[in-house]
Amino acid sequence: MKKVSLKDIANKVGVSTALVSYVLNNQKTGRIRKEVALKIKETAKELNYRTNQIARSLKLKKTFTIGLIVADISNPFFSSLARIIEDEADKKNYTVIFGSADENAEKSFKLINTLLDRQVDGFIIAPAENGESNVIYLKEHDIPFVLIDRYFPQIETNWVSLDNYKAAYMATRHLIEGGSKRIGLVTYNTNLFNLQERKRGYENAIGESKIALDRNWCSEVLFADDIKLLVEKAIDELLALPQPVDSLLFTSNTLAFYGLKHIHANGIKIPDDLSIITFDQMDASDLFYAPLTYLKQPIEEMGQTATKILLEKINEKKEIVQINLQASLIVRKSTATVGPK
Amino acid sequence: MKKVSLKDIANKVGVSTALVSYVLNNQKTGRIRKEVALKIKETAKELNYRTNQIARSLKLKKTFTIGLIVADISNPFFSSLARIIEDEADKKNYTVIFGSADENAEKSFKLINTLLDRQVDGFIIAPAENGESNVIYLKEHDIPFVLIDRYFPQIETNWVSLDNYKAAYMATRHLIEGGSKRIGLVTYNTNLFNLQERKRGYENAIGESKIALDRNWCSEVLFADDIKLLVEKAIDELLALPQPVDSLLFTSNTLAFYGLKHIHANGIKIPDDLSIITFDQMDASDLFYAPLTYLKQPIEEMGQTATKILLEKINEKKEIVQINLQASLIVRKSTATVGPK
DNA sequence: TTACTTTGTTTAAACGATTAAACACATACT
DNA sequence: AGTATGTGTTTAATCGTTTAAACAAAGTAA
Repeated sequence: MKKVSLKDIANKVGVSTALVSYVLNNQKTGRIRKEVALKIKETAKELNYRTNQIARSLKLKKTFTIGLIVADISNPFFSSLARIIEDEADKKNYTVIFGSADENAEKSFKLINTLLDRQVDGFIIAPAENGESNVIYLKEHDIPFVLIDRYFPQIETNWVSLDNYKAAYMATRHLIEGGSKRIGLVTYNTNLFNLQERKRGYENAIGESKIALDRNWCSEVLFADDIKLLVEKAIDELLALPQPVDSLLFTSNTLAFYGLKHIHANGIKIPDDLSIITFDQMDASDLFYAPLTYLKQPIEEMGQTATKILLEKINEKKEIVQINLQASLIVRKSTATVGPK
Repeated sequence: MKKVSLKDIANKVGVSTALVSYVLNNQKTGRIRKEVALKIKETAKELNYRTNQIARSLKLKKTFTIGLIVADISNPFFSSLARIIEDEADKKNYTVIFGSADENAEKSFKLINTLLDRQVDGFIIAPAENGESNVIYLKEHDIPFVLIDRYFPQIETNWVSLDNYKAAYMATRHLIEGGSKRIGLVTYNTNLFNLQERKRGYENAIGESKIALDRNWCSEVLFADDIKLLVEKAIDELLALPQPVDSLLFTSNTLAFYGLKHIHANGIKIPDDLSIITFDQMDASDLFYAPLTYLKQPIEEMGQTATKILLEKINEKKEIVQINLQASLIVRKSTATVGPK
């Protein structure tokens, strides 16, 4: 079945393609004879005409397409984000092309170029560690984009992220107020700013309290393939301290996942032996015997805001927009709520 | 920074755009003077030329883009699939555009049309319930596509799915061999063929055994918003039978998720009080106190195969391909392995 | 010398849409 | 009558590639 073009309609009705285009795009409405317009619309429907967006894009130099680059589309956090972004884009008649960058700045750069070849109008990107050059490249080439979830504080650009400092601060305060005396942190050894901020929030909350921060409480594991083992080792060490920690803050759901598994395997009771707070909800945590207290990210708002901002950028708005959304602390059963231990 | 076109290179080198095109596409290699070719390549690099795929697509009537339509990109099963498909497509220089159809055949149809406007070369689709018309539409219009995960047995078309019958049969046999006498099934009330097959596998495995199938053991919950409550009700009923079930087979990870939560909340011991098998691994299940026995789908193979088949279709191969992959039963701790109860 | 090949390059149409500008009439105004 | 204004439609260029066909110059063969 051959594809129907403007020309086919024009021929059938006996007018020029220009007129057909005007009618179907509702332009020059005042000038066009009503009967002709009607006839054109009818014929378009009859022939099941659908505009060729490729041709349209070429002429308009705009594809109504946005590129989404995340670390890993199969990570629930990013796939939820993808879903929300797709929904929001669809509402504005934009389409989403995506790629997974594997937390790898080089792969991310390759993807950016692939999508640029396809003339995407702009990007939403969750940059990888050391992805500064990617961001600078986009900036230099004046390509509209918004960073999401992560950003580089030294680069002036648009982003929508979480107030990670405050989130971690809030969580740590909650532990302190619940009576914790020795609070462990399990985080990644990375220079990703959002994780640095989480660490800073944790440290400052302790610093402002009566507790003296012990450097041994902060355990940083490498981004690596054997992450499971590294997390287990980290937890073993935290619990083998002369004065073992009595609570733990995990800065990511993956870390928490392996951590909890290990904690559980060792018969440690939550929150009696150990209080727990995690970043991001894990589906798992509901299944776990003690529903976890966690920091909830406003994923929906994040995705929608980023999409909205990007579309504004694409439409020539120039000011830089930087938005830190607030996490909410959802208190459940993994943190003691009263008294010292 | 303006975009560089073939013409810019042609002007700079002092040749025609045709020659530039031939050189950059490695065509007519025998005919072109080596120095000129080199000069063109150098200039292209120097100007940081990147081909405009939109223009190329228009001319070639091929976009090297595939449309992926799944029920919900934020469901881990589908996002893993998306990830694998994107990887595989990228290897072949294809790009993936996606949409989430919300298990809704109408939304799916709308998405198909949006992506067709964008001239995708073909589709990979996990069709929604009652999505037959979508499939027929694609067939009638000779648009290359492959169904994934689900298909409609009465429609002759390409698909890559799971041998759901055998998977459920295998799981049920395992329960029987482990000594289960009253095996419950928690599934959706749907006419989706893959779930029908799972039910059939369950029924036949029991039919072939010494156990007399009790219709009350099969609990079908509606696809609905309050699925959590429906699952809880279903489980309560199965356990409140005069002769309560001693094992449960869940036909989806979502059902299992809510089911297990409820089972756990009620202090039921697995596998002592109840044996459990689920379809699809849940991250959660590792966290759960008894690692679950489950049916593992070969997601990677499924995604790669579907992509490969689609690309063959796009390249004019006409035979219909239908592939049922085999699940593997991963036996862990949620099923008793010996003796009657 | 004439005719044919080979080599290297350009010309020009095409893909399917958009849109400024031109055109042809009809009507209105002085 | 002559000019301006309005109405309805077409013309033709353009977006950035690709590619068959044409072309020009040089080499080869008779």
